[in-house]
Amino acid sequence: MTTLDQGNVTRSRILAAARDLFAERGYAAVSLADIAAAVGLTKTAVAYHFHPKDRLAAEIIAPAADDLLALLGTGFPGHREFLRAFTAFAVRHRAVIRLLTEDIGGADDAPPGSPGEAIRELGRELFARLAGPDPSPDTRVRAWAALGAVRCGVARTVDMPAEIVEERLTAAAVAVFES
Amino acid sequence: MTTLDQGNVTRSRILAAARDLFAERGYAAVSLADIAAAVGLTKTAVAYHFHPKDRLAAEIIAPAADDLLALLGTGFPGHREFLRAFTAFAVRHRAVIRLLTEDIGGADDAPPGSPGEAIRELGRELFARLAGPDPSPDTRVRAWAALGAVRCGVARTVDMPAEIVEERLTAAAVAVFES
DNA sequence: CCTCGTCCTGTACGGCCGTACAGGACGGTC
DNA sequence: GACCGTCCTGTACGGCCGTACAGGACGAGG
Repeated sequence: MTTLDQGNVTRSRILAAARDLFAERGYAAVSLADIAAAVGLTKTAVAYHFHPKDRLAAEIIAPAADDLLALLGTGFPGHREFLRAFTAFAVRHRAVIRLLTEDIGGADDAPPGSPGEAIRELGRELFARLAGPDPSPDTRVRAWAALGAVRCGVARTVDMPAEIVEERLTAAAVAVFES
Repeated sequence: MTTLDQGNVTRSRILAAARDLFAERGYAAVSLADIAAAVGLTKTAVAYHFHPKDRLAAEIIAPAADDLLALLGTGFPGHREFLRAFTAFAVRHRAVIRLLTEDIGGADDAPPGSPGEAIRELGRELFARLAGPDPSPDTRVRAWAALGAVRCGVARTVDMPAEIVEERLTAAAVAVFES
C-alpha cells in the first residue's frame, strides 16, 4: 500500500499547488507545466493524475461548490442571516474563491452543461436570493455591491485570521445592503 | 484624407470591440482572431493597427489610467470624499474596470516596468490612500471591502444609468468603510 | 523469480496563439 | 497615366498549450 499512498500524497500536493497558483494568477494563466514545476514533476505526471485539465479545477472547487449548493438550499428568514452565512462560506473557502467566482463562473464561452455553466447559474441564484424576485435598480446595485465587498475582502486578506475577517466582512456586507 | 479617415474608423471600431470582449471574457481569454471576427476583419488586420497585442490593452486603458493617476494626485480631506471620487471614476470607466483591475493589475507574471506592474502599483496606492499608513487588520478588511463593493457593483450594472449607480455605490462604499 | 499494477518520464503530435512578411486593392497627388 | 502611402489579405513561422502513447523504475503479491 506504500505505493498507493505515495500516489495520493503527490496527488494532494498537486491539488494544493494548483489551488494556490489558480488563486493568484487565475485559471487560464496557469499551465500544467507551471503546476508541475511547483511540485517538482513533469507536466505529464500532472496530466496522469488529472486527465483533463478541467478535472483539476473541478476537484479543487468541488467542496466549495457543494457548500454553496447547501447554502442555497437552506431557507433564510432575512438578508442579514443570509449575508452572514454567505460570508462564512466565502471565508471558509477563500483559497478557491477567485477560481469559483471569476475564472469558472466568469467564463463566457462555457458550453451548456459544463461546470462553468453550473457555477454561473449558482452565482445568479446567489444574487437572486439576496436581491429577491424582480429587484429594483437600487436593490440590484446594493446586492452586487454587498456580494462584491465580501468577495474582494476575502480575496485580499488571505493572510489574516479567518475569525476577524469573517466578523468584519459580515458587518460590511450588511452595511452595504442596508445603506 | 478619406483613406486616412477610414483607417481611424476601423481603428476605433477595433478598440470598441476589444474593450467589450475584454470586459466580458477577460484579457487572456480573448484572441486577436476573436476581436477580428467581431469587427469583420482578419486577425492580421488587427495586428496591423496594434502591433503588439499589449498596445491594444494599453490604449484601451490609457484614459482610465490617467484619470486614476489624477485621482491619486489630488488631496482629499477625508475618506468620504475619496470614496466619492473613486466611485465616480469607476462608474465613468466602467467598461474597462475589469481589464484595469483584474486582467492587467492582477497578473502576477507582469515583468518589472510593464504596464501591468504600473497598474498594480496604482491599485496598491489606491488601497493605501483609503486605509492610511500602517492600517490595522480591521481597517484593511474594511478598505478592501469598500473598494471591492464599488468594483463589483460597477461591473455588474453596466446596463443601468450611470447616475443612480454612482449615487448608490458611493453610499454603499461609505457604509462599508464606516461599518 | 516472475508478474503485475502504480507512478512517473520522454517523446511526439495537433491546435491555437501572436507575429512577420510579401503582395494586392484603392484613393490621393503630381 | 505613373507614383505613392494607407489599409487589408494570405500565407507561413516559432512557441506554448493540453494530450496521447510507449516505456522504465519499483514495491507488492503469487
